[in-house]
Amino acid sequence: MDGGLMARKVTSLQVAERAGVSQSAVSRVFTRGASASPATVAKVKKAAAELGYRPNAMARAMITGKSRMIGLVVAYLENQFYPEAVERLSNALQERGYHVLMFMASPTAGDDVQSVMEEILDHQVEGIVLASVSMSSSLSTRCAEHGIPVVLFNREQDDPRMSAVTTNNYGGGFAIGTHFAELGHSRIGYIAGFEGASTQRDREQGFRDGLASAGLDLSAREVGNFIYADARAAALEMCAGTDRPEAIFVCNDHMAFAVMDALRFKLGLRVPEDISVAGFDDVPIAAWPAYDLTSYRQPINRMVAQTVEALMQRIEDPTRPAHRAKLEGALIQRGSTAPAKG
Amino acid sequence: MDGGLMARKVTSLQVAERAGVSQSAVSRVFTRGASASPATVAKVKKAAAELGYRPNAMARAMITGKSRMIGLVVAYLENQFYPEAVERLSNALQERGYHVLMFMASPTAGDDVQSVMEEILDHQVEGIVLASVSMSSSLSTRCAEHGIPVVLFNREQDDPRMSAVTTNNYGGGFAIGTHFAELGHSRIGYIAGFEGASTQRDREQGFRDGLASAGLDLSAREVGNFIYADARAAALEMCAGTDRPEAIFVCNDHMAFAVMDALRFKLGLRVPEDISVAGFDDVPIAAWPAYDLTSYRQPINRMVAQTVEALMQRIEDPTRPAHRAKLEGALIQRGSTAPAKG
DNA sequence: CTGAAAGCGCTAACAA
DNA sequence: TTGTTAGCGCTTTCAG
Repeated sequence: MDGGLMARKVTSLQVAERAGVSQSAVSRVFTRGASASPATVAKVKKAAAELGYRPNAMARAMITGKSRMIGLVVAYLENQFYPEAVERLSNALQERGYHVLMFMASPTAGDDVQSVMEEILDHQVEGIVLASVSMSSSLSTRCAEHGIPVVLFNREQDDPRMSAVTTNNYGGGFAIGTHFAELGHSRIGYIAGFEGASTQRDREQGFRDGLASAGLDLSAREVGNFIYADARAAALEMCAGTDRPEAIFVCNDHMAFAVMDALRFKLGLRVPEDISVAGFDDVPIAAWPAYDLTSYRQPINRMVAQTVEALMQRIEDPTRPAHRAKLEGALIQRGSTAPAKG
Repeated sequence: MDGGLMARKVTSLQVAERAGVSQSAVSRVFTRGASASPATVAKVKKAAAELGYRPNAMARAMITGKSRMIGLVVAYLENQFYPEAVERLSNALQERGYHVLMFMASPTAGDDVQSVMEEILDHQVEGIVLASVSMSSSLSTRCAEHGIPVVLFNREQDDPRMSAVTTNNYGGGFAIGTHFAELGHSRIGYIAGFEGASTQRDREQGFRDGLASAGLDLSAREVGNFIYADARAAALEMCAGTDRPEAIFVCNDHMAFAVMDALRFKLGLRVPEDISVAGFDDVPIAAWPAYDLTSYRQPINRMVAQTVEALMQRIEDPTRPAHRAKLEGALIQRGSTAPAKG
């Protein structure tokens, strides 16, 4: 029984007429927490099923002021970390009855984020997640005024009103630094991400401090901008000469793959025999035997859970202070790093 | 000047009062194609800027019946082909003034798609894109009744009312088949995707027919379900024994990487010297030197363009017939396939 | 428990 | 060109 009455748009009024009740009775039957007698519920549900009625989420949102939509701005989808995050975030939100309005942003163009955010706000989202994207402080002010909670995912900002969920990037960089020191390497290279990103800055500072704690220093540094091709060029620049490093920390896995590819297939070097490489994120590909990449794992499940939690709390109570979570990750040692040759 | 008047929700009425005009005058200024005198426009824009007013997209949508939202259901985000498609689709839609309401679906659970689609419809989207997901015919009937255009992306269905954009999967499989034949291989293996997927069926049939056209036949077949771990197991099952194939066609690149990893690092085989491997999709990773995978390229830009086109046409004119595009791809020969040893 | 009535913020006739 | 008016489909008082 599909009752295909070919009604273009079935409204609660039509259901009411068919069920012989008032329109508001229909509304009550479909509103959680409203009361109706079993008899009415039965009549209404029957009529609704016959007509194929479903409440119009937009009309409901207008009244209640709750759209049940969360805006998600994302960039760098070619880095496997983000599709994974988007998938889990979307699922977690769906479980809570929220839906995701998604926007792509180019990470380096701040202007872009501005306009995209305005459009999101126009759609009356109840909250916004910015993944791998920063925002101007004037924009964060506007969101605060609108009372719309914003959570930065895998990025930080100085503005303390801004909620942010990150891994301890400094700690992760530090761990890689001491790992290299323990392996006995002394000529060390670093390939940076996009310089404007807090993750890049924190990981580099942690790495430098980790090296320093063992009396070591960086001897080479290039910039890869979180882009495969840039990272490849950076690796060649760093390692094509005679005084190449013994170990390189690459600011994320996505670039580390480019570096390993360049070292192995362009320069004919072996990893880890000739040179050690470590990344950051621990995306699934890092575990594939072709790379078997040592990396610092971001606790993506906990990051997503914290993000959702931060959102829900501030939606319920907008006066709550910003939620700033800095989670611990874990060094995953694999075959791309090895002790210095005796 | 940010005019932070801390108004939680600025409405057109407030703008009207401040500008000394009627509420509908404000509406006209913000409605494309409505007329207002330069003087009114100036007054209204000024007041709006001071108040930080932006039209409520939902209220507008209720009146006009156009939400400017497209629902996107997607699965298999770990296969790089889909994040790439999502990114381009989202961008193309944004350019046309549409926004994307995104949902994750588990590809094997048809039930799941059903409920997710209902939720999407509740939000009054103007169209739906199903990427790597099929739907029951009863569901497609419902969408037809609602007058909501649905486009299948990278998947086909028998129902002719359903728009679908695909690559010529049969042709792609055929091309791989003849490629193997030309290389002189005779013991041939195939690793299938999820058996319920039209892409899997079409690629396999094309491949078999391609082989047949050269007098060849399949000598081994396993199922990888589009999942890395399953594909790995399939490869081991197929190649661990003594009578392994000389060449394997894997139904998509994502699984082909698993197969190459298993052959090289578990079985100690060389690709292509000991065994040739080809995939399908030509995702960016296929071009990375670690894999250098021969593949059949899907014309993703044209697929996205066709999808958007199909959507826009049927939104404008719902009576238009379904749009079924089957695009030609291209065989990309790389280093993972080589001639049979003399 | 139920129906009538009042809007949510906006656009689209319709007069003026 | 403008203001007035009538809703879009729904939830939510408020009487009954």
